[in-house]
Amino acid sequence: MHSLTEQNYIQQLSIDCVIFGYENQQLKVLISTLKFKGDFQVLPSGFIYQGEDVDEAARRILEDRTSIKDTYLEQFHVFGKADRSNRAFLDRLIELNPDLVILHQQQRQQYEWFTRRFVSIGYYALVDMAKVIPQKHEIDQSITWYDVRQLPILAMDHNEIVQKAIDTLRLTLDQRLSAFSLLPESFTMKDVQEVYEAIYDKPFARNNFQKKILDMNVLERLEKKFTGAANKAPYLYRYIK
Amino acid sequence: MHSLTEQNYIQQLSIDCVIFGYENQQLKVLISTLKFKGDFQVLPSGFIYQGEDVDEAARRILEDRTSIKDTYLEQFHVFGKADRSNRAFLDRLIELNPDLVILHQQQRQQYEWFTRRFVSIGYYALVDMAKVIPQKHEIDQSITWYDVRQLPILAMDHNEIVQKAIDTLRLTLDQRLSAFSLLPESFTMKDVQEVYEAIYDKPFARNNFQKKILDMNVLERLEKKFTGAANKAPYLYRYIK
DNA sequence: ATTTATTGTCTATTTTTTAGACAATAATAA
DNA sequence: TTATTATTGTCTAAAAAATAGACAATAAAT
Repeated sequence: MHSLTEQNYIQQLSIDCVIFGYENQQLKVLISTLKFKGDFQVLPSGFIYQGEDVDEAARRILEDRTSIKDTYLEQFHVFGKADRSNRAFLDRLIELNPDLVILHQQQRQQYEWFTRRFVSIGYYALVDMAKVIPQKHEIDQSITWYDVRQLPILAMDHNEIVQKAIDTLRLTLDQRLSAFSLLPESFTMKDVQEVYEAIYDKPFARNNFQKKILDMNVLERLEKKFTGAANKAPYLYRYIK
Repeated sequence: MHSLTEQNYIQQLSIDCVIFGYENQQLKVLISTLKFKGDFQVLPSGFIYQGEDVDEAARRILEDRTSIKDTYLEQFHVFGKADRSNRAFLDRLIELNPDLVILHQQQRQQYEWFTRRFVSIGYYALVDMAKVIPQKHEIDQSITWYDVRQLPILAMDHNEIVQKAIDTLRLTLDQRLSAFSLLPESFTMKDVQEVYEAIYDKPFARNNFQKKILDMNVLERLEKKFTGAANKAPYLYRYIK
């Protein structure tokens, strides 16, 4: 990794990613926990290289954490308050981790660079959790999936950012047909319904839900899925286009 | 105005404003024409001061050009391609205006600053054109309202930006109840319908349109408007809340 | 008083959404 | 082999919403 103080990044502009997954009827968000004393938890974030599209940068950050290349990813809001800064967060981190005392000139510069006011572009991604390969050798942070209803307190305004991402997801889900990105290649109609129920945190009527989804004309019906349960086997479906 | 090369602005981050107005059944956009040889037309743009919210900056830019303080203003998209730069635009401008030869050190620096890659945050505003007071002493640019269907070719990706703003406006108009911001304090139902027709570029059925708007429960009915026409006088309405 | 153009609103029709019902079926139990 | 059970897929009925058609009210001109 290059030095942050070099001019390879756009200054004072960052990307925060709200990476959604789905498991056990729960909508999840990927959270980074910093490996320092104190519970410092943040959204996966990063900066934009000079020669890089902002969208590319978001995709790179997503791939860095999940190994996933092609999935639903979309910009949803810019967080631009004048007091948006890592300073309070980093000062607290240094306070709880005295071994991190800043001595060297370069560390001082990094600290200054990192604690300036930042404008952040929020992106949200929808991924198939089963395809996520957490990076093995993350030095300073580890990642965990949290149920969106039980998020920990995150650094800075990251809880707000997640909330805004959920709001946007709910408003655009049907238009963008993005729910299927949370599921594996093939799935049952019940799976789709449970994804919707997790996202909107409310139940849907099965008969009408099935009609609505089929009327979208984006699902191909595959073979039946025999689960061993003592009842009619559901069909599997696949998202097309 | 401070020097651009000073650190008072966030570097490589700009705001482009799509300022919508409405007149004569036409949806209009405010365009700046630079006072140089060659037709250089751009969206009203600006930068963000270090101590300023991004939203504040957008509002400042809007007020600078229109004198309007309180009106509908909303962020809608970030334009972040790696090749987004004023360089081609500025080179062409210098080419056509040889008197602008860059000699001084400071001019050189300004040129470098201004022609770097920029990430731009798009905002759109909806204003009552009658309330707009164009700035009298604009040195290097003048503003004009254009029908959105007859926009000139704008610099950089500004035509794309306008299109994206229109798309967003159409998608969110009913939710945000923002159409009324294009009209004066009081207006007839016909005015509202014509605003909608200008925005969506399609006709609406009068009877059902009136019902839909009244069902929003955001209009107060005022006295009648006697136009002198030989027919029933329409009621005036006022947007509340 | 009659005519004209437009407005406000009502009702009928069509379409869409929601609710209710039931046959099909995969395994299990009798 | 034949009920039983739980769930799925789909149909129809009912309710709600959107669209289309109709008409009385009315402000000014004839």
